Amino acid sequence: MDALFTIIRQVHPLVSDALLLKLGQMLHREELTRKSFLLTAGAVSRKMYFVEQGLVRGYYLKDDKDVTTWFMQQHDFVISPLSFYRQRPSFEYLQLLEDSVLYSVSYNQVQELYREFPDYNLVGRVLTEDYYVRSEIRAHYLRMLSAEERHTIFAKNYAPVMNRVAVRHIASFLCLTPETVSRIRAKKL
Amino acid sequence: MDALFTIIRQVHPLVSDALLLKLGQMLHREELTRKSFLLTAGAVSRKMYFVEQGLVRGYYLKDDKDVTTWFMQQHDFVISPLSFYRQRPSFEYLQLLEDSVLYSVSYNQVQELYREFPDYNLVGRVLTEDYYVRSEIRAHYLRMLSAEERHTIFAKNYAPVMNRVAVRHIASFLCLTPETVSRIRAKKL
DNA sequence: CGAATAAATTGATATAAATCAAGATTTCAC
DNA sequence: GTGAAATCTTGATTTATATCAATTTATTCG
Repeated sequence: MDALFTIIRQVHPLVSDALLLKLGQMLHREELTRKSFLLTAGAVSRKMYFVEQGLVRGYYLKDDKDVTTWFMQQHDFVISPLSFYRQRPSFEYLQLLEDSVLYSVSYNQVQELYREFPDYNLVGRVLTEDYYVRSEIRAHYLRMLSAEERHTIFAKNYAPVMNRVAVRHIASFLCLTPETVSRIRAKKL
Repeated sequence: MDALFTIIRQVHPLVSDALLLKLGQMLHREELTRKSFLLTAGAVSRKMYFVEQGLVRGYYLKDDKDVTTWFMQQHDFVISPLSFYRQRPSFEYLQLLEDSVLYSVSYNQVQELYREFPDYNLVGRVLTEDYYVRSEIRAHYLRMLSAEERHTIFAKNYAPVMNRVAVRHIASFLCLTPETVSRIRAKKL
C-alpha cells in the first residue's frame, strides 16, 4: 500500500492525510492466483486495481483468438478504460499472468473520493493523463512500425515482462502470430 | 465560446462563475486557414485548442508518407497528448483540413487554472477520461478489424467527416493505402 | 516422476494488402 | 476559365505475414 501512497504523493504532494486515510480504509487487498480474471467481456468493470506485485494482461477476443492490448506490472493501475470510465459492458478481458497481490477500490468508492475530496481529482487527472499517453504510445508503435521493429521496441521497453510471458502473448500484443515472432527471434540469433 | 462553456457545465454543473470568467479571459480566438499547422513534429505542444468550427487532422510521418491518427471536429478539444501532457517534442503534426475557428489556451494557463480553481481538475479529469476512451476505441478498431471492416466502421462513425476529407487521409487513418480504399469503395457500389 | 497436454518452432503454401505503373478525374492557381 | 498539379482509380506484380501442417520442446498435474 506504501507504493500506492508514494505515487499519489508524487503526483500531489499536498494531498491531505484524511484522504489517504479514507483511501486506505477503502482499499481491499486481494491475493489472486495466475489465470484469475479481473474482468471478463460482457461484464461492467466495477473495480480499479493497483498491482502491488504480479502481472496482468488485457486482451480482446477476435474470432477464437485473443489479441493482447497491454501488460501491467508492479505499481501500475489496472482498469479497462472504456468499461470502467463509462460503466459499460467490457470488450476486454483482464487476466493475471502470475499469482499477484492487488489492491482494489470500487467505481463507487472512487466517485465518493472525488466528491468528498476534490483534491483527489488532481490525482485522478494526472494519472489518467499518464495512462492515456502510454496508450497513445502503444497505438503509435502499432501504426508506425513493422513487425520486426515492434518486436525490437517491445524487447527494449518491456524487458522485465519479456521473459515472464508466453511467446503467444507477446505475439498477440505485437499483432502478430506466434510463428512470426518465432521466426523474428530465430533470425536475431 | 458558448459551446465550450456548455461542455464544461455538462461535466461539472457547479463550476464557479469566477472560473468561467477567468477561462473566458484566457481563451484566444484564432481564425486559421486550411493547411495551417497547430503543431509540427519536433516542437513542444504549448496550446490546447477547442474547435469552434472546422476540422483538424493529427498525423505522424512514416518515412515520407503520413499516417493519420485522428480527426477532430466541431466542439472537440485538440492536443497532441504526449507532447502536451509531458511537454516533450511532438511526434505528431496537427493540421487544419478546413478553414477553422479555434479557441486556444496555453499549457501554462491551463496549469494556472488547475492551481487557482481546484474544481477545474474535475473537468480536466472527466474530459481526459473521455478522450482516452475515444483513443482506446480507435486503437481497438485498428487491432481487431480487417481493412474492409475498418472502412465500414469509419463510414458509419465518421459520417460527417467522410465527405470532407481526402481519400488518402481516410486511407492513412485506416492504416491502408489510397489504392486499397479505392478498391473497397468500388466493391461496395 | 512421467504421461498427457500445451506451447514453441520450423517448413511449405496462401493471401491480404502494398507497391509500381498508367490513365482518368478533380482541384487549384494564375 | 484554362492549364498545371494533385488526387483518385484501375490493373499487374510483389511482399510481408498468416495459415496450415508436422515436429520438437516445455509445462502441468495426477
